[in-house]
Amino acid sequence: MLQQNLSLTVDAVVFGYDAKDGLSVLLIKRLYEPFKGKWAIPGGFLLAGESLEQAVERELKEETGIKVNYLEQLYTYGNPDRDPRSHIVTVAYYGLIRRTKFELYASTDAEDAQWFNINNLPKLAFDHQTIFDDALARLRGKIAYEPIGFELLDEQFPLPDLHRLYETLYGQKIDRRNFSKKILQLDILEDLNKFQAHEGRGRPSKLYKFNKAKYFALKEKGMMFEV
Amino acid sequence: MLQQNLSLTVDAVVFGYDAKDGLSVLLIKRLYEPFKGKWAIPGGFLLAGESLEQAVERELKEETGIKVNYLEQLYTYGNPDRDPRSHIVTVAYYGLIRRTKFELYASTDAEDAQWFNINNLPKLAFDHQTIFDDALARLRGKIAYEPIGFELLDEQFPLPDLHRLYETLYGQKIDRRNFSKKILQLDILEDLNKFQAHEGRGRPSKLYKFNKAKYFALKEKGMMFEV
DNA sequence: GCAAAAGTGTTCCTTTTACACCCATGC
DNA sequence: GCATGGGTGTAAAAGGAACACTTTTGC
Repeated sequence: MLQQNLSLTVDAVVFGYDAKDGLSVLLIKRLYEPFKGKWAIPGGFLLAGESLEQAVERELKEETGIKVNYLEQLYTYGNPDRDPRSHIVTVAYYGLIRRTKFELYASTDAEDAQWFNINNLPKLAFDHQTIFDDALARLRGKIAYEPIGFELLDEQFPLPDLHRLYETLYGQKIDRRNFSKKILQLDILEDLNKFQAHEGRGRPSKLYKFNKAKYFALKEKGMMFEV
Repeated sequence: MLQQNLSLTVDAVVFGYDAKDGLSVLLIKRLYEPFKGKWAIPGGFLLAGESLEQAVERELKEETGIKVNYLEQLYTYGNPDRDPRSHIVTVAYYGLIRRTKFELYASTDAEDAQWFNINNLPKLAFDHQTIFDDALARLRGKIAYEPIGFELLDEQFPLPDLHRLYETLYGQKIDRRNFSKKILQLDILEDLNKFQAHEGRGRPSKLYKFNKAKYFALKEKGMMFEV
């Protein structure tokens, strides 16, 4: 085995969504060199005997205290000079989380952990800007044919929230009425017959819940989710 | 850095297509333990200072003598017990090649190298069956919205060949007339005003060539390739 | 009552699907 | 001439886009 000085890390681009803040990413301020004091995507070295997903979840816990509710492998970056220390290959993941559910805390391995709106990121360490760009592109593409958007919203959510999420992700207006027609006719949302507590003017919106079982049943039958 | 005993390999699922043999995969017979004498996907250890793609291309050259004309990263498999030797993480790729273009030869690192029809694979070493399944699923999905199918055909090809390729990949009949309409109206094929040398009965088919420049121009304008 | 936000329905147009006919070759 | 495979067109059906009206709330 001729390989030398090779290390393997995992990194995770974690997206969070919030009705007022829009789509955000979780970043940490690095506590150690290289790029000490710079913002970066959370991540760290894979331990022996640990699966990649375990490593991601462990690092997220250690560095930010959160637990994502969706996690998917994104891409593996292996350019020999992407890390100034040595040849370090990283397996990048992206995750989704309900922002309302967790409080951030910066812990042992990071000076600080914070949400940043995706349109207002600081300069990132390593090749993390590339990783972020890839993650966002993947999320945009994936949300059109897999119902992962729900993972960013509260368990009970009004349709307009989902609508706003899609408009944010696509960066363009989507007709409100066509959107709800399309979503509702998929028959994967459960009408909770409840209304959202008023938070402004206008008619209160109905609350829905994503019905996972129904979705998988339809998927088995070959029905496609498509927004 | 607490990691220990971690190694990194690359593997490649190489697809080849042939009008009579259908869709095939390139496998090698392993020369060394573990799984000595068993069939496996070509691959091997990443060398220090080498990019992942370089490693894949080097291994393919060494083990089978071929050079793919399309290569894309598939997924990284990191389950700690996927290799009996130790914790070995592998970055898998899939590649496409024009079978008519290369002659296989088994070289230093493999006892034998051979094409296998995708419906008739031998039992594979390691978790290579999973990797193959994932690669096939990815190819099926990708061919619908990226014109990578051309990479499997001769540079000059008749439409019926492309049609057969899509039918093979989707595993179902596609209306011949609707298919050519859809492809031709994308305006990415160049009509060569030549006809295929006869190879049976029936009217000879026109030869076309994929026009990469035209495709990228359309893509820039936001036009989507969709079959 | 008015503005703002949400729910529902209808029409038009584009795209997809299904299907029929003609053409060029080998035997 | 007939069977085989390839090229082209057209009509019906489905899906998506555009758009209007009504309902419920806060002020």
